[in-house]
Amino acid sequence: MPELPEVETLRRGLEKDILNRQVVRAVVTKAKVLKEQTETAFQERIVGRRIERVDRRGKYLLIALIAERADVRSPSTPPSDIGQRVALGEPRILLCIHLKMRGQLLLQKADQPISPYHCVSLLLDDSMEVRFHDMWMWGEMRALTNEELAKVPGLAGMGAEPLDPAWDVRSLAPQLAKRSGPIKPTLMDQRVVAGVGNIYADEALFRAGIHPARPAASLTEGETNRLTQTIRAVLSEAVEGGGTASEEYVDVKGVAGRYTPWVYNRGGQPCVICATPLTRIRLGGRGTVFCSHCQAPEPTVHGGSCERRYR
DNA sequence: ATAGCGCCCTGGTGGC
DNA sequence: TGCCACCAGGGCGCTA
Repeated sequence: MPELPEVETLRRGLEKDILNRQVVRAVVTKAKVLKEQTETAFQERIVGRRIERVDRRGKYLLIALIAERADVRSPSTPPSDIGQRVALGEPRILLCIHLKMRGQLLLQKADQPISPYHCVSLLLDDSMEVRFHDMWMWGEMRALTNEELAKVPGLAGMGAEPLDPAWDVRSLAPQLAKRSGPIKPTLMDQRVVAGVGNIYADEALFRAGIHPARPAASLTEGETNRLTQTIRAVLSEAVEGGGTASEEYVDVKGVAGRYTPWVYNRGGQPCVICATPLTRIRLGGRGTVFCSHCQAPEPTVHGGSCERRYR
């Protein structure tokens, strides 16, 4: 499940190779990922444009496409509907991509074989293709104007970027104070902090010595401080490692991540700190793994019963 | 306003 | 061996 570190790794991989390239063709094999957008509208909005930037917001990947000057002044074929006319006249179109659970973005040569999970390809002017794959068909890829992008529900109310140097406990603490639900699902709420999903919520809570079922508002000042630090630490380490090692995630070159989780997906295995078998429960409908010894159900002054280090 | 749940979708797995 | 029920899960939208 691509979360912030995985999407950031994809962003860096794309940025290295596709900046200033022109999109010469867009092939859609599974229009479902375009959501409400038609295949034709999608193609008309992106073909002929150049890739200006590759950005990330939370788990969203945003690729800015800029029109050639001539394209802005006079679209070759006058579009029938007003929305389309406005879009073609836009200097900038944002390719808004969310990979959800199983989506993948790959940068491959145009002559490489197509996967059965292929949904969309963007052929670039250097014969490389940006390919969107999704086994579960949950992912989304849309070509939007700036105005439309601002209305995307998930993006509109999204919380702060945890790797932004300005993000600190003063951003997190007020969010937690007004929540009575368990801390784990609260951390995964994209309005509280952007980009944290199941993997890194489990990891950050383990490193902070906080039980995942603790009511968010019950965290002490010290615990919230620790959690702020461990969220940033675990995300940074995972970005450095090119994402989490898992069966479903690879970067744009098809390379697996190298970050190895301490608790995520390790239910029943020994805790890396105290060797207690890790506990697996369901929280907010999600699989959750924690150490019953290191992560006490009550507030703790230090890092739980175990000594731990974080940067 | 917020918490909880069903839904979307498909491959893999365990039970019979 | 074959079939099927069931599970995994991010985020949206509905309900209470």
